[in-house]
Amino acid sequence: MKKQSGITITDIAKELKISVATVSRAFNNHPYVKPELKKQILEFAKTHGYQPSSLASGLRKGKTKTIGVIIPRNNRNFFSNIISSIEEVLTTAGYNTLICQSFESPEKEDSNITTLINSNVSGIIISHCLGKNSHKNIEEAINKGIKVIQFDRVFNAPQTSFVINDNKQGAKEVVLHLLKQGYKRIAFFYGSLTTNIFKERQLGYLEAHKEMGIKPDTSLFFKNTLTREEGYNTTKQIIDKNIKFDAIFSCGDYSALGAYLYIKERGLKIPEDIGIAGFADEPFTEFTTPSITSVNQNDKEMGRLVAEQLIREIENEKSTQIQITIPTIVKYRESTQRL
Amino acid sequence: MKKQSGITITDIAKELKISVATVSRAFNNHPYVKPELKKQILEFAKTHGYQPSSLASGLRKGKTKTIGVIIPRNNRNFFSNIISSIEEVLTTAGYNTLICQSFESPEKEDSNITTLINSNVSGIIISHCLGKNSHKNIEEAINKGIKVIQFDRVFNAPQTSFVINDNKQGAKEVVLHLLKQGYKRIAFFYGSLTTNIFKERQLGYLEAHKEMGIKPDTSLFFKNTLTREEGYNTTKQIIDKNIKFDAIFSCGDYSALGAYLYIKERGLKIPEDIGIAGFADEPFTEFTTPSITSVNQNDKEMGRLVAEQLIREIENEKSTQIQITIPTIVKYRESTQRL
DNA sequence: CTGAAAGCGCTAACAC
DNA sequence: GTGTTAGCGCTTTCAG
Repeated sequence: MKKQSGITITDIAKELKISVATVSRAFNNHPYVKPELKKQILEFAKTHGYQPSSLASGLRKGKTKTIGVIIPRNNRNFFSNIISSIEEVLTTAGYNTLICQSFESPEKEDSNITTLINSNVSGIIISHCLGKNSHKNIEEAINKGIKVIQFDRVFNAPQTSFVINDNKQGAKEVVLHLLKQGYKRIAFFYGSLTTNIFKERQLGYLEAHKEMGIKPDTSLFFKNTLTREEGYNTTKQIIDKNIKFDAIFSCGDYSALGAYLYIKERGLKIPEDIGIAGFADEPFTEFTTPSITSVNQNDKEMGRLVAEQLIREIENEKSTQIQITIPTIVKYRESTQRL
Repeated sequence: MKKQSGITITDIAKELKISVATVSRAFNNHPYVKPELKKQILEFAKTHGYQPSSLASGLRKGKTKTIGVIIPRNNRNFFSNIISSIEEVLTTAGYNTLICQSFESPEKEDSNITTLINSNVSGIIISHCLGKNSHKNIEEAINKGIKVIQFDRVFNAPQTSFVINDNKQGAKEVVLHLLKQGYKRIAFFYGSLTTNIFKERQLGYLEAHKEMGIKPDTSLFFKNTLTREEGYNTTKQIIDKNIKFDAIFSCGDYSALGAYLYIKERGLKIPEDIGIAGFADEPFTEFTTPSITSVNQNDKEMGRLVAEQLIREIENEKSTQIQITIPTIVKYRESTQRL
């Protein structure tokens, strides 16, 4: 099985009776190439359909024009939006986008990183899976000269730039809103406090209570309640157990949806009996009845910023690491308006 | 800026006082390597963190373990699901996934293909943008030995395997259902008949009418009505113009949503006054009030099949090209139930 | 400004 | 079974 690899730099050199070095220089707009010669080379290349081999140049330079992106999963509105804008920015800047999903498995995430290192990517954009606690791999990547940037779910440990949402502020605003609507006992659905986003949202929850002079009841904190199913079941359990609560603030829209479904099924009224607020602003939250209050994370903007910053760090030796926090926007909807 | 490229095959050979060829053979489980030696090499590699350079082997073999995937955009439920399952299958099989979005621009799609060719991908998975009509690039890729497989939006021209939905059947079932519900004048919202999926869905529309002995009115066919905004505006226009119709079958859920929003805004009743059905089974269709009938495309399955078939063709010289049609599943919801 | 030449890390004849 | 060696296509000193 042969591969007609197409015309190469050597072919051009031979044809034009010049050296490969000159041809190479012409393509890399190296300063010292006589303009006419350069023009001639470029023209020849164009008419003959020359395509540079990124493998060869990558091997030679020890660096490629490709970036790896690692996310928990692509079929979540938040992440697919992010990937979409990351890819757009990277392509425009001449980079390829290698995509990897960890499926919330630390082992998969590790092997993804290894794969990316072997592929000689020049940068890695990552949002960690839940339960990740080692960053040996990330450090290895950094040591090999790969620029790493984190977003959304980040660690402080390996020193990298990152882009996150103002989770605390978003959560605080929502919970404040709930409290002002007269809800007094707000259940908090989250993933795990080892992950920054949940920790920060919890802080927002607590701050809102403090600001309103209301003592939060930590027995209303429910861990590992992020999926639709978990939201449904947890809501069922707390109602069945007769635990007193009058609202739910969930760190994810899918579990908020699960709660919504169970509450309706049970014949209770939203927002009158129970208020519901989620996080992520998944498209469906706008169309349920009642529509569900949620926190928009400015996905596209986040993707753009993270990609741009990474490129900056790759192309600019003296660029410094930065931490960007993007404001969240609370979408106030019917599920929390009972006044 | 140096790159500590890590330990290489040569280092191992030197250290173990054997030749690089043997080391290479050991890693590629070439038959003729003495088991003990092989074990020794693998062990050494492991403890010293050897990582093979995919660039080098790719350059040498003229082929890499990466696959390019081109889609219109990633932030559509259908495509993000597909990408998610494609990436899962490819990673498991040891391939990397390079993702490119055409954003419905033929030029971007072309340049994506070129990029993928330059990256020496061994395969391309593609769903074309609207309005694409040349396939010169695809043919070029095929000529260079790159396996190409199409899905969803496909061409017949360059002979490749493809995986599509049974669009005609899905559309036929929905329209049949509408007609049986007593709707008589069904508006048809679509993209362009040069794209297979719309053509096929139109055929389904027509067959359903034929089967019911009802003559379709082609003045109810509205082109380029796929976005939420277009769906909204088109619905407004046909109502304003007093065009008689009592149902809408849209090739996309977003335009169905636009129609839904306008109709509700106008104070008309769904499904009593106007029935609505969409295509794609976007998550929100389940939660609107009334919920919107739509056609599920079995996204994950499609992604899996397309990736598996591509791998088969890459790894198996004698594998033949095939066309797979996946059944669609109509999700009957409230927006079309008026009996 | 241009050319010659030395590899980047790996694979695959070809010898032994 | 194992070693030698010639590149894959490109970049980059080092000489002119």
